[in-house]
Amino acid sequence: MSSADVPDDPLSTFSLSIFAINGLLLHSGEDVTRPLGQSSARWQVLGRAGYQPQTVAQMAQEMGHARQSVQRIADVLAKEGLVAYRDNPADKRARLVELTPRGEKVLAAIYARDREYSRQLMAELDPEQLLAIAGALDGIARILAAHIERQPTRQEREATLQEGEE
Amino acid sequence: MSSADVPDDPLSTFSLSIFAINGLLLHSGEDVTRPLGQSSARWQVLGRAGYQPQTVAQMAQEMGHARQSVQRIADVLAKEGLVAYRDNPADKRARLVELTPRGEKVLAAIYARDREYSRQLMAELDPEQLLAIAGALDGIARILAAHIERQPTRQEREATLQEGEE
DNA sequence: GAATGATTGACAGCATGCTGTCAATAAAGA
DNA sequence: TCTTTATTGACAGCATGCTGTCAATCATTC
Repeated sequence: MSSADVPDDPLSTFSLSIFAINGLLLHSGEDVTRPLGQSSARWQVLGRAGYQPQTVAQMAQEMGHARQSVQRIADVLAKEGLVAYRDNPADKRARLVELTPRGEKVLAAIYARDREYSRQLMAELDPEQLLAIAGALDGIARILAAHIERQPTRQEREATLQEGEE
Repeated sequence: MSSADVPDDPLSTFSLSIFAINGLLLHSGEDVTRPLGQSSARWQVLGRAGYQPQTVAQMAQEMGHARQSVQRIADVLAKEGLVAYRDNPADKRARLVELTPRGEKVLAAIYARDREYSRQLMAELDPEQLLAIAGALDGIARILAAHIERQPTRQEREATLQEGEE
């Protein structure tokens, strides 16, 4: 009944608050996409394809996910006719994922819902505070990352991606 | 190549920083438990059982997860001999999950690793800042939660749990 | 005590992430 | 050119979360 087993040191308190917010943000992403028969994961892939047709491997790198995870989503989206694989003249293996007209419609609908959702939220949130927290979290993230004894994952082995380059 | 498709409004920036930290925290949890053949999910269950033998349903409520998710973990732990189901005189259906001696050893080892990990981290982190962020996040979480048009999930239907009561 | 509703675990199945392995293709170097 | 290495997608399998349905059990009410 009691909560005596809940740790209460600053790091644990911080972690729990992050987990809670993370869950809520994921949930809101689902709220935005679910009514359209989609999900956050599909949204990401649709968004990338909509921004610019690109290969599954490219998407995975930029999203920071395993190639295969993205591949699976993309395959499902293709089967549902929201994206299509187009032959890539530059690489016969790696076809380009592009939106179909239906995919474009769905993505536009998602964006519309997202903007509305965001608008409602921002009516109660302080942009400055959000940015301040994001900045602080970035600093903490760097420290955390440095401490993670990284037995490099497959993904990191595959592509020691240095993002942020033009 | 470019990152023009990455949204840059305050809410998105904030969300991305949360996702990043969340991933790092999960990763560090795995770092703590992996060498012991465990995982964060198992750690949670072991910790609850170690705090006090209780039923799967109780754990799930307190953890905020679905009953079945916890059940699966507990079953695996039982099969591995880290926890055991003990008959519950108060309810013939709901047996109590308790640590076995082996489970106690593993949990103690996890705690030891965690304390060391924490100690190293806190050498570079500011406890006050962590608590300040956690406090701010709690406020944001409340706003977010209020906006989540909750078509109540099964879990919420099952138990409209009001936590925080002694 | 008997009926009714809630809780619990078992079973089955889905979604999203991960990993490893393999063959085909591309790219780089001798 | 030929050989070696890296990349890519396909296939297979695991972990952790979710959901729905069902029978057994408990708790409540009449």
